[in-house]
Amino acid sequence: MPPAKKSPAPAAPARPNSARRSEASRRAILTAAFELAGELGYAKLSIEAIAARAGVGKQTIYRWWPTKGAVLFDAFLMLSEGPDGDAELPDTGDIEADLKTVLRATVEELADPRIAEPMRALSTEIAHDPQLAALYAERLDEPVRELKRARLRKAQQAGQLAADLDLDVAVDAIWGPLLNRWLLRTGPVTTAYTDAVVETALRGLRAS
Amino acid sequence: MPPAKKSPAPAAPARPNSARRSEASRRAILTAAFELAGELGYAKLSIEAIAARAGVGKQTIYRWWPTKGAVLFDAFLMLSEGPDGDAELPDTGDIEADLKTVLRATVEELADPRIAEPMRALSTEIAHDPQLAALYAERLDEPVRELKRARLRKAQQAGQLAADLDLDVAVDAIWGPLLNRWLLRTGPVTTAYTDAVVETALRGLRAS
Amino acid sequence: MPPAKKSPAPAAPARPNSARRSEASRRAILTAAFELAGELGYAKLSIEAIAARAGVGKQTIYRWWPTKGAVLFDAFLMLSEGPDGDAELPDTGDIEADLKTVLRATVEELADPRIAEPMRALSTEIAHDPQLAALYAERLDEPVRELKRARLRKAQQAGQLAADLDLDVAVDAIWGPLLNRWLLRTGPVTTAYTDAVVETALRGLRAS
Amino acid sequence: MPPAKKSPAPAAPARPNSARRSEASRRAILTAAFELAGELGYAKLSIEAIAARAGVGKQTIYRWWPTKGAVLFDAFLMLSEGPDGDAELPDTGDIEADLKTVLRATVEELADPRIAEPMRALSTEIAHDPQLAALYAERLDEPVRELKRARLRKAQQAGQLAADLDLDVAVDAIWGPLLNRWLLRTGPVTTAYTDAVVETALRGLRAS
DNA sequence: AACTAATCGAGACGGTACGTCAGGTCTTCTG
DNA sequence: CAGAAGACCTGACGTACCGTCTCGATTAGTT
Repeated sequence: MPPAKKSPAPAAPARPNSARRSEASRRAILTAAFELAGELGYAKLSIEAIAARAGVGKQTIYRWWPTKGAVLFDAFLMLSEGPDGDAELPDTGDIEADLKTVLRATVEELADPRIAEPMRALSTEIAHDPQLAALYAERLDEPVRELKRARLRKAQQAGQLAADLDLDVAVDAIWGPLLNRWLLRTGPVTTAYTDAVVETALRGLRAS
Repeated sequence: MPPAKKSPAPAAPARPNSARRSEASRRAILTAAFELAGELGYAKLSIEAIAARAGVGKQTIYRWWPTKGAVLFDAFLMLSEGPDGDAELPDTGDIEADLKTVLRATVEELADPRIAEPMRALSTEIAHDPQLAALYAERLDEPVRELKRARLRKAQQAGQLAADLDLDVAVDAIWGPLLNRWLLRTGPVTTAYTDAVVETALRGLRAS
Repeated sequence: MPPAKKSPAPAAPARPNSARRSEASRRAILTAAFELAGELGYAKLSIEAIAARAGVGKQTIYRWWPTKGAVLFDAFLMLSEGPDGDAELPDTGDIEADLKTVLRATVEELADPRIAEPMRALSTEIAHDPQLAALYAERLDEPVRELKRARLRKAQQAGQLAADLDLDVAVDAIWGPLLNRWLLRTGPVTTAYTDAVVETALRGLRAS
Repeated sequence: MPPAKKSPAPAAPARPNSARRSEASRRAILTAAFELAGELGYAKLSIEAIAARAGVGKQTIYRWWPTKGAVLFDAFLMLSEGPDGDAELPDTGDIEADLKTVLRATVEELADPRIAEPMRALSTEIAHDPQLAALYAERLDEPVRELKRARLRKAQQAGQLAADLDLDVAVDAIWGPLLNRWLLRTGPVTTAYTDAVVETALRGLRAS
């Protein structure tokens, strides 16, 4: 297996990224944006507040990001690039248990407003900005989705999942119900619920 | 004493609803709100614009609705109360075919910006306003969800679905993936996709 | 010719002046503008500062005045309409003494920054805005100029001034040197200077 | 004794003026400043615009001039040092005719926005900046004023003007009314007006 | 001829103010 | 007397410049 550990640079380019750009300001802005989204909620998240919290001129934000959503997006990107490396979903050999574990962790995250509120804010922006949505799909959703697919693929190869399963559909079958319930608040987001979702998705609705 | 003919159905009061209230203004406001959400998108949907389009003073909106989201909510409520009665989901006896039919219809609706944009707008407001979310869950989601449950229940009683199935989880398993994909734009919303979702949900992920 | 004593109302119209307009805000704005011009000087006179000092929204200023200069102009107008009535220049019968008296009073005013600074500010705006200049000429300069002409006319009728004198030119001959020296600071503005100006203007440069 | 041929005239140093300084940039800046003042008017005259027009970095301006007014001042200084040498006011022996000639030329200059607008801009800066005013008085006004005094002195010596005349007051009596009327736009600036001013100033206001 | 230090064009930075838009409250006038 | 009209204060928007501060790249004048 080739070494190729880590990828030399392309980690965070995305934007023109002039050599003159202040990395300190960039991090301060992204951190402030994430924090404020968590503290004030989406409604009161303003560029002015981000600039003030970050100790930065407004123009410095407008110079590098086209919209408030793009800032938030980069904030998530920055966080997601911290402790990743090549993380993997747990694999104990029991796909049902593993999926339950992962979803339970997600439920816990969503219970923390400091994480959930920024996620709601970003989700909202995505819902209304197709361009941002494309970026999101490519840079945030896809990497995570690949991890999910990978775990399912292993179960599939172990003969635990149907051989002809469309893994993208399978991922949606597991995570879609949870995310939809969480975002639209159509019901409580509990581990009992996610356990039921996993069981139901694996077994299918039909009478056996 | 007059028979009080007007409102036998407390379906839509919710708010004080003074006798003096102008029904014409109310309808104009709700119609304007829905149209503007469809035309301008969520970003440019302002109370001022709604008031202007409806030919109404701003105060008339603030008098009767607490937030922009509440207006939008009532606009959906008004629409949903038009041709409802006690509609039902189709029942040909083939639960898989029926679910595919229903989801295909949804896909079509979501392709129409005049419907999809207001829905995105409302979804956004719900995502950020728990109170509105509760209203939504009770007054808009629940009635529709009951129709869905009813259809699934019939299939269950016909022995097509598992006897111990949690129907709420089942509803989420069918509609959750679609709504999540649509709202977050993590992939194209097509009938091919919804067909696959229905098949997968019914059959389950496991190898048979 | 009927008495027509002065025009019944036009005290402060000038602008559309809706009936809804808040007189309190108007006065607060004009007062704040005048004071700030005196305290901070022209450079730091900003609409934002005026609004803040007046306890008023910026929009309330922009709603009623097109430019900063127009605010300043109205501030002067307000002041000039306070204690005027039909003031007159002093008339002791000695035109030279009277003119010296008047100019000495002007010198004193110009020595007070609270008066001189706003005047410099207004002068600047006038110098760069022909429209404002026209307003100034008509509503602020002309009334005062008429007082000056009136005094000179009396002296003329008393045979103290040349019968064929162009009174407008005469006014400029008296007040022009002073104002020019003051505004462009080409020399100290003292009563000795104004006395000399009056003497020279009356006597003429020529050898007798 | 060394030749020291370089600077016999300390006419224009004023500033440190390092040997390293780029003369090309200096001229480009002053020219751009003057042109922009004429084209855009005072309001839109910004250091950024000057730098852009001159093809120069902003710092190059800030390095050598303390304020925008100082740049404008030097621009005038540069122009005034071109075709001067030891110019003189015309002397035909007829002081009245000569003064009228000079003022008519001034009227013409003031009619050209490319000259008048920068002058208004500079005048404005002077009005609000005592330091700049002192420079102006010394380096731009005084040399011209000396020419004026010189012409009047000759007339005085020829017995045409009063022997005890204060020449500075006399200069103000001739030029003050014109400049004041021009800057504050209290009336049209015409040759008819300047002729009248000259006649009135020479003859005096008094009845003969 | 190589060094070196000031100056140059460029432009990012933290800020202030601009003039506009909308939010939500309050007041006035009209049907 | 409810409702349209809209003025009001507030606060955020996105832009223009401010004056300061790096960045390499010239470009003198030493060495």
